[in-house]
Amino acid sequence: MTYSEENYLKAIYHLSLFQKKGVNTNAIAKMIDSKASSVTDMIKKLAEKNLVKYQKYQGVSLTAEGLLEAKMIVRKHRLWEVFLVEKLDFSWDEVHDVAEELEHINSEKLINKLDAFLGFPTEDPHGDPIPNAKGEIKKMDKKLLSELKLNQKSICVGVKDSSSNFLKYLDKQQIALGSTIEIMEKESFDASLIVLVNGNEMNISHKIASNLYVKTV
Amino acid sequence: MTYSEENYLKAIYHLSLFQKKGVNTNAIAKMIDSKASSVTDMIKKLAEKNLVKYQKYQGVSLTAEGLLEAKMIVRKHRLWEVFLVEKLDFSWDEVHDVAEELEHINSEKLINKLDAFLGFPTEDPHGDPIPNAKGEIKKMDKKLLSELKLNQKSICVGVKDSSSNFLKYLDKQQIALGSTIEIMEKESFDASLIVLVNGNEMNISHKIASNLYVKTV
DNA sequence: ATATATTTTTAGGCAAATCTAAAAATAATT
DNA sequence: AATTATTTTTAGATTTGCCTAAAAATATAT
Repeated sequence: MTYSEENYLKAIYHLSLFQKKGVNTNAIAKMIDSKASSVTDMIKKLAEKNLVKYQKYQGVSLTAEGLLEAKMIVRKHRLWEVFLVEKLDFSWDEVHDVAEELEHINSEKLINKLDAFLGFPTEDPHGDPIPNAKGEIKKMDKKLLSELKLNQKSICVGVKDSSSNFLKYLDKQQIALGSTIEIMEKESFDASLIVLVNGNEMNISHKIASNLYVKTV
Repeated sequence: MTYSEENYLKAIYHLSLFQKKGVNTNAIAKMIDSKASSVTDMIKKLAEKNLVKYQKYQGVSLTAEGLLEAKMIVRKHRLWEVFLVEKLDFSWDEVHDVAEELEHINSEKLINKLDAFLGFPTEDPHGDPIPNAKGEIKKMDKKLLSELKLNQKSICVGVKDSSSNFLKYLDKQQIALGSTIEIMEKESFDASLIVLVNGNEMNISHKIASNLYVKTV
């Protein structure tokens, strides 16, 4: 598989997690940062290789084979992210671009040895699950902080938006994976929250709250 | 720089270590496993980017800029090899192909952090020198085992041929980097040697002896 | 239900990296 | 020095992945 094919599979995979129907050509184009016509071309190629199911004008979905391939790319991406953070002291906002390259390195032996070296982690530095060697994903029940009720106590377990910008904001506010978050007040006007983060009171906008995953305790 | 451009620079670099004149088009083609006409095309591209100096029919040589780029690729290749062997338990005959992919990952931060993580090694698992971040290479005085005189004592410090085949042969004979090698006899008929490797007597063909680097003690 | 807007596909092209086959330059031989 | 052999370059194609612009299909709105 080429670099480009892998990126398409990954994009389709990520999009299909939200959209239960076929994934739109345009959505893929936006994610890959290319044009709809290019997407159509590539989709045909992937369909011929039996990696996606494709009906003209009806969007695409991954075949079992395509799904496994996509998961393996995600697996590699997230394992490399763990490596960068745990072993090479990268911060969680610096790992994405490098992992985008590393995910295409093609060696089962490498990735399984790396997995073992890291102690078979189940989550990446942003709290996203890491598929195991069989493609199985341990699904965890997390919800958005914005969905919590008043006075609910929770622990931060992930981020929905993992852009460098957002992650740096969290660093500044000293919100990290594992932080305890308790909702003290909800402002109905703008849906902002007053919360205790590790015991410290702070104000959190709705936009922030709807990009933070927590598990209730 | 593209993947392909990097591979050409690396090939020219390796060939120029032996050939002091311009590097031949055909030699590059053989190393890259492509055709002379393809090489000519690429050389023109590299010359326009000021990475090589090129005169029609006279071969190519690296510019200062091209040389540094080439060394950085070699640096990455060899650091990854160290990582694979030291951290992921690869054997020295398994690392080459994976390192060929990893060497193209493009992040200065990554490679310098990796370097530090590995303890700033100066040699790869085959005894080849690792350029530092500035491109400097610690040159060591090693010679081929085949060049040694009778009764000379030495330590194995590297291999000239690092093909999997040869490395596996060395494993089988229990010859490794660091092994002591003393020449007991030289057979003039076929230039084979009788040597003591870590005290054990064995017979070594000329072909083997001329692919093993040693330093005398 | 028809008209309008949006999405998707097709058609035709372009750039990168490769190839084959032929031509040109250089090297080797008699 | 002239001929032959080898190496290198050019010319013209091919493949992959992408593009723009136009056409076709689907979705939305009046």
